[in-house]
Amino acid sequence: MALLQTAETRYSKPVLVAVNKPLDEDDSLASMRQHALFSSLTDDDLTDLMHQSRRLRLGHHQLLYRQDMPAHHFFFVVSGRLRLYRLDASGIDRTLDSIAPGDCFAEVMIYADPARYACYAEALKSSEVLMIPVKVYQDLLERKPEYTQAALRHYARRAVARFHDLEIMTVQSARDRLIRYLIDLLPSGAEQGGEVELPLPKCLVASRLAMQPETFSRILADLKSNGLVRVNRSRLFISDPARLIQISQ
Amino acid sequence: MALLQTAETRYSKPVLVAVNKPLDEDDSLASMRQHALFSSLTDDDLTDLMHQSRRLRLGHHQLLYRQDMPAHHFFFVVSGRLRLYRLDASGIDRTLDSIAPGDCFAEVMIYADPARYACYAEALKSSEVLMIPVKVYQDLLERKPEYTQAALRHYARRAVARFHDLEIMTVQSARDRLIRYLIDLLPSGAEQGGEVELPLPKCLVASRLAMQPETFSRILADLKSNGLVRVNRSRLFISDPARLIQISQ
DNA sequence: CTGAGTAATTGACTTAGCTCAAAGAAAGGG
DNA sequence: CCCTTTCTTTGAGCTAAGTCAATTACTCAG
Repeated sequence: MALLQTAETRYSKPVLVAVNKPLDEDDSLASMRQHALFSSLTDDDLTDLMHQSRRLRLGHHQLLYRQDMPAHHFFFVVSGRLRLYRLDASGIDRTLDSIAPGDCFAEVMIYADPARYACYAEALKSSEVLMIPVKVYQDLLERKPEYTQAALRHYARRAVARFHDLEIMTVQSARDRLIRYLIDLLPSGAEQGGEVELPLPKCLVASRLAMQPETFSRILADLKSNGLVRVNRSRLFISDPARLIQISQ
Repeated sequence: MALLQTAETRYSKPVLVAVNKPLDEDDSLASMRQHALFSSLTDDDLTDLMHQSRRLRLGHHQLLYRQDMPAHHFFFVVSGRLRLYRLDASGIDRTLDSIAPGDCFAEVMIYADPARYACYAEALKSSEVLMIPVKVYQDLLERKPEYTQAALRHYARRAVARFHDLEIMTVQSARDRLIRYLIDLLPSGAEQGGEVELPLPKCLVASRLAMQPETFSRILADLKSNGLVRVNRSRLFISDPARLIQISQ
């Protein structure tokens, strides 16, 4: 709880807890409890899993793993923010996902064969992750098969989310991709308008949406001038989502 | 076996078995055995699952389900070919996946909540699918928890595949997306060149890759004139994959 | 085999979005 | 708090890819 608040408010207003107070285990435990993969675990199993994992502090832009590296761990984000990206021969960097506190990533490696990371992972700001050995989690599932149900539900949800991401990317115009991306960020139930926080710096959102930062900037400026969004740093206020959807056809 | 051959050769040369010979259960069983979701099932469980499912014949361009319809079944393709697509407000049709005999689709619905199909599904040619009630499979997993391991592996693999699809779509140029798509179709181990069959008509591959059919045609013509691919209907021969990758940067 | 309907190609033109360049604004480290 | 670095925005020009239109080639049903 307190944990999430420190992370979330890092860029808005001073936090109530002491700065850099080491986040204790109880915080992480509570945060892991919320995650579908761990919510059904007994306290003992969860504590045990945590004790067999390593806690890692990452600095701004610090690399966590490289594409194609053998994958012996998956990760849970305690605080901060990370991004997943790929690099191709020409060194072009394409952002594929951003990870917030409370999320797991590379958890697909539990079942991958061969177990190699499919992309790079780096911290976008100073972050803390829990590094869970794949083997430990596998053993846990073997010992307690009842936990697999939760894992199945998690993987199914992830597959649906990726399918949806793919759907956005089959939209041809850069403008329409951006609009759909924004609509997806809106919390459900905000049909009458709402605020959205970009999970990545604008230039990386652009990369995620297969467009140039300049194009992103111009499209946003255009939406702004048409009164469709109000922009404040990385916070966007969308007053009329329905109109935005309509414009994107 | 014979089953797959009839489907595969439908458009190439006359088949050896009698035309439209009703494909018997044993064929479907053998074909399902190959699939990760069913390979670990006992004969009895698999037969039972099949008996509780309905076999459906679909004609050319026949719709199987609509986006947002309540999902009570998932599907196994016995013969033919299907595609998954979405339709937006303006009626633009965006192809997201093609499904071959031996594949499952909408199987994510087993864990979805709410269980609604995320896209349309239609037959690309006359096809046969097995319609498996979600409830029946859920009950099976509940009765035999040991089957969940296979399901987990399947979902993890699917998530990786979707991640990879997404990766292709973050490539900006239409030419490079097409090249990567072709490389992915190449059977692994064909680094020295090989033949690829487009799983969809060219205009739908174009839609899948977020480009116009005209653009697809021009890019392919260009690759052809540079001696990078030889084109024969929907069969492409790629002589030097390494050079193709290099060109795509 | 024939004809209708769909898919694929090609050309001419237009435009969205990329590139390069340069200035201005934020963010993070010391 | 200041300084450096990284983001972001804006402009100008260019190119890839979209649109429209017309032709040709396939596919399938009768």
